[in-house]
Amino acid sequence: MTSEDTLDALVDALVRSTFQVTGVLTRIGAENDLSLTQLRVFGILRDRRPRVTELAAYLGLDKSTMSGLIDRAERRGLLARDRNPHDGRAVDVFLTPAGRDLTQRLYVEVRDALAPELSRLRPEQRVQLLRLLEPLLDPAAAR
Amino acid sequence: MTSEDTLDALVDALVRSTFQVTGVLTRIGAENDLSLTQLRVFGILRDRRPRVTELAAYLGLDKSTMSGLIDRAERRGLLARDRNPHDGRAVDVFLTPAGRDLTQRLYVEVRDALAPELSRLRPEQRVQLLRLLEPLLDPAAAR
DNA sequence: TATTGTTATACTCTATAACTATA
DNA sequence: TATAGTTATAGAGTATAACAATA
Repeated sequence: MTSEDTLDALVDALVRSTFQVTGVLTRIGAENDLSLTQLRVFGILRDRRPRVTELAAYLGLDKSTMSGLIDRAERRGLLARDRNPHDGRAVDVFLTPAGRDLTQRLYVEVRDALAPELSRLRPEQRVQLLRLLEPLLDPAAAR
Repeated sequence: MTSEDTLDALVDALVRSTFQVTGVLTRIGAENDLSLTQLRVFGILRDRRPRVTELAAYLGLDKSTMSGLIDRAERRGLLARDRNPHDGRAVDVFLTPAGRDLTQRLYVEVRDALAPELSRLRPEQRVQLLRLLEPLLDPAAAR
C-alpha cells in the first residue's frame, strides 16, 4: 500500500467515523430537544463565558444565527445573556444552573454511548488512538 | 492515568476531531452550495442506487425529509429518480453525470483539505491511525 | 467611523400527519 | 392491510442586509 493509498483510506475512515460520532451526538441531542449546534454551544459554554461574536466565531456561524440560537436556549432557561461590564456593546453568554446540569448529563450520555464502540479497542490501543488524535486537534478549533 | 481517564480524554478528542472534520466538510459543502446532508447523500450515491426509503434509513432521516433533499438536488440536475422496475411503489435515486463529476471534485477537495492536518503525523503513524479507526467503523453505518 | 448585537427576510433542513398508489 | 413516496405544515438553523447603540 502506497502512502497515497493510505491517505485516501485514512481520509475515508476519518470521514466515516466523523459521521458515526455525529450520528450519536445528533441522536442524544434530539432526545433532549437540542440540535447538534446547540450541543456544541453548550460544550463551549461549559468552561467559557464568551460574548456573542466570539461564540459565533468559534462555531463558524454568522452573529445573526447566533442571536437566534441563544434566543431559543434562553427561552428554555438553559442559558442567559449579560451586558459585558467593559464594553457596552458586547453581550456575554453563559449557562444557567439548569443548562449546566443538562450539559453534564449530556456529557455522560455521550461517553456512555461511545464507550461500547471504544471497547472494541484494547486499553493500550485506546491510549495510542488518543495520542494520534491529539496532534490533529487544532487549538484554534473549538469543541 | 487511569483507564477511566483515558476514556474521558478519548471521548473528548473524538468529539473534537469530529467537529473539526465536520467544519471542513461544511465549508467545502457551502462553497459548492451543498449542505452537510447533501454531501452525505452524494457520498452514498457514489457507489449505490438506493430507493428513497433506503437512503433515508442510511441517513437516519424521515422519508419526507428525503423527498425534499432529492427535489432540490434534482432541480439542480445533480441526481435523478427512476421507478424501481421490480416494485411499482419504489423510486430509485442515482447520480447524474453532473452529480458524479461534482462528487469526484468534492472528494478531492476534502482530501486536500484534510491532508495538511494529517501530515502532522508521520507515515507510520497514519497507518496506525487507520488501523485503530477501522474497528470503530460500524459496517451498518453508512458514510 | 468601526464594532456589537438584533431584527427582517428568505431559504434549507427536519419531523408529523394526511394523502395516493402499489403490493 | 401494509408499504413507498409525496405534499402540506410548522419550527429550527442558516446567511444577508439593514438597523440601533456604543466605542
